[in-house]
Amino acid sequence: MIIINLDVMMAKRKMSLNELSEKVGITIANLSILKNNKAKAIKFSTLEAICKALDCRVEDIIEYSPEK
Amino acid sequence: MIIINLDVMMAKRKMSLNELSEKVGITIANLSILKNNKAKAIKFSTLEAICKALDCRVEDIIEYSPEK
DNA sequence: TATAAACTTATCGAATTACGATAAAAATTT
DNA sequence: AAATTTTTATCGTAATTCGATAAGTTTATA
Repeated sequence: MIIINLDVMMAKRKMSLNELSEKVGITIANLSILKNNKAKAIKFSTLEAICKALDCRVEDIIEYSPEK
Repeated sequence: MIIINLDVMMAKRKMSLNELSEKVGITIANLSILKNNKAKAIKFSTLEAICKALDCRVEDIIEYSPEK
């Protein structure tokens, strides 16, 4: 199972969904969907924008959990 | 820039594109596109299948390079 | 060197999905 | 209680994956 976890980095950067959505350039609604593992895919442009906004690596955000 | 790098893990597992495509469940052609950074997005189901087939983590395959 | 195998690139169409815009509901914070 | 933040939902459009297929290119091998 692929798990999206934005919470940790958002907390670390003290960034709200609103602020992140502005930096990333997608709506709060869609970012929320992604954040809550409701998305089924991601554009690399979006992934890049998130990594940039949160100043983090891909693995800080996306994890593969073999058990699930 | 988001960079896909399947080569290292494929070499480690001694796995050809043909074999990987069978395990992942997508055509060689489309896997080749992904492998050569021609894809613009990825389904989490595909990412999961690749991680499973190569027995590796997301970061072994996808990297965010801030410089580029 | 010739042949085979592996890989890349291209095209078409169908299905899926992201994503915007928007609104309303729910949860959280103040 | 009120304000703020987040979640959920719907609709429509644009973008993208992916299969199927074929042809070209590169690499390995006999």
